[in-house]
Amino acid sequence: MKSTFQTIEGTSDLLPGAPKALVRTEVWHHIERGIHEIMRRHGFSEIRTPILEHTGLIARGIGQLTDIVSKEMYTFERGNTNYVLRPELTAPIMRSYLQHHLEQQPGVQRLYYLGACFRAERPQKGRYRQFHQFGAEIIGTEDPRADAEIIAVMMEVYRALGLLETRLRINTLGSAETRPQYREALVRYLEPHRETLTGVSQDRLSRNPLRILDTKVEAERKILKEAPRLYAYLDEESRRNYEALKRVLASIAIPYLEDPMLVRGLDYYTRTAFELEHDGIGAQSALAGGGRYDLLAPAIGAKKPVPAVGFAAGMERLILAMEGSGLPLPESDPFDVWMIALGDAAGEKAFIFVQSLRRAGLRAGLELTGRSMKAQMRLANRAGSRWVVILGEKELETEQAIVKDMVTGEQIAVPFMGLTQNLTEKLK
RNA sequence: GUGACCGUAGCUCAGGCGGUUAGAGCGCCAGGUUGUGGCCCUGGAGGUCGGGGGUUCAAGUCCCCUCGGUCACCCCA
Repeated sequence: MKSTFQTIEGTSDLLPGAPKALVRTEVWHHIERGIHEIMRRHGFSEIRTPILEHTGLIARGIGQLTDIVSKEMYTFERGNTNYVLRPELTAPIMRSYLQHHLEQQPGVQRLYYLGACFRAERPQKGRYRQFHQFGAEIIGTEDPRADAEIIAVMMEVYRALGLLETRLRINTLGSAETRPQYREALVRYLEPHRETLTGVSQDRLSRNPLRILDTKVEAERKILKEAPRLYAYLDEESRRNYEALKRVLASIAIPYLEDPMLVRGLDYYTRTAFELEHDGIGAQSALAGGGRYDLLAPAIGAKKPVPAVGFAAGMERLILAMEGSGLPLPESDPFDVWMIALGDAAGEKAFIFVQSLRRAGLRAGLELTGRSMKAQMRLANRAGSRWVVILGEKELETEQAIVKDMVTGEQIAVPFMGLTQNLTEKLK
């Protein structure tokens, strides 16, 4: 170890040309481009919110009892304010929606985002302390088509990037009115089994019993087989909504699996909940998740519920999944032209040409350390440049540069005057 | 927060039960071609063997501590 400082545990530098796809800048550009394109096509507009938020927004929005709030937040105090590095973006976006009265804008709001989030967990494959999410929200309608639309954009992003082996699981959590009834029934059923449950589940039994449903412990799953189903407690509207969602998904050919045990970790979800899964991201299986969260707005201070539905997806997990599926990922950003100069006078002239090429829109490069021609050629080759322009004393005299095709090896003399145009045309 | 495993050149890794100048491949630099890349050949630079302590005549190798990483649990993106 030479440097005294290095990246903080669970964070990483992205480097151009890095051997690992997960931290290669070019790969990030690739998926970011895909996300922007699909979102744009679906009529979503990008929203950017600060990385720093009031701790209270997250605590009240996501829920005190969630793992995120109870043990995974990076918070700090300064003056009288308690700050948090955002652990997710849905609450901040709802905050922004309310703060800027976006309900006054025409129609429903379709917003998408892309950005860094922070959670103070022990890092492992597919889970990091600084990680990146992208996602989308439709705010302002209860229509189940909005739920379907959210699922559709989400699926489209993965499809556009070539990731096809995914599983969509959906469920409904019922309304704010009926959920307590089910919750009670579930507790009543589980209470006699209390001794068989794990410590965590026992704790949840009193605090957040629905979460027990998605347990992985075999003994608990067995008990749950006979447990009352949420579906039996649904109110008429939730049931209708759920049926409509399934109908719409089918109508646009999005396959899904119904999973009555699917419960999401954040408190703000009502009705629709869904998760997109993929194998081979280490022990993690969730690529993305989301659902309807009409109660988030009142939880963070709005006078009444604001109907909203959205998804959040992990960018690291997306890359890991793409890599695992053997999808081609960009390795480097090749140059169009590489300029080679021999001698000081040629060096200065070359610099002028390079700038001219760049202004004309080409990706043009040159070495600044005055190395041998062989060395410069090697660099041109490494840069993946299709064309090389050679400028030496002879060329300065004749005012003609040598243009070399790195694929065929052919080279021709081109007058200085027409150099930029010549190369621009070649690269069309 | 808990557990397991791993730290030897820029990267990936060799270094039988401790023994003398710590190696390879790739990468980097230079030369072979006095102005021409990719292939090939030759040479070179680059290592407090993560750090500290201990055992020993002798430690990269054994023991302890510590730091860092990876993976897993919990949970989630």
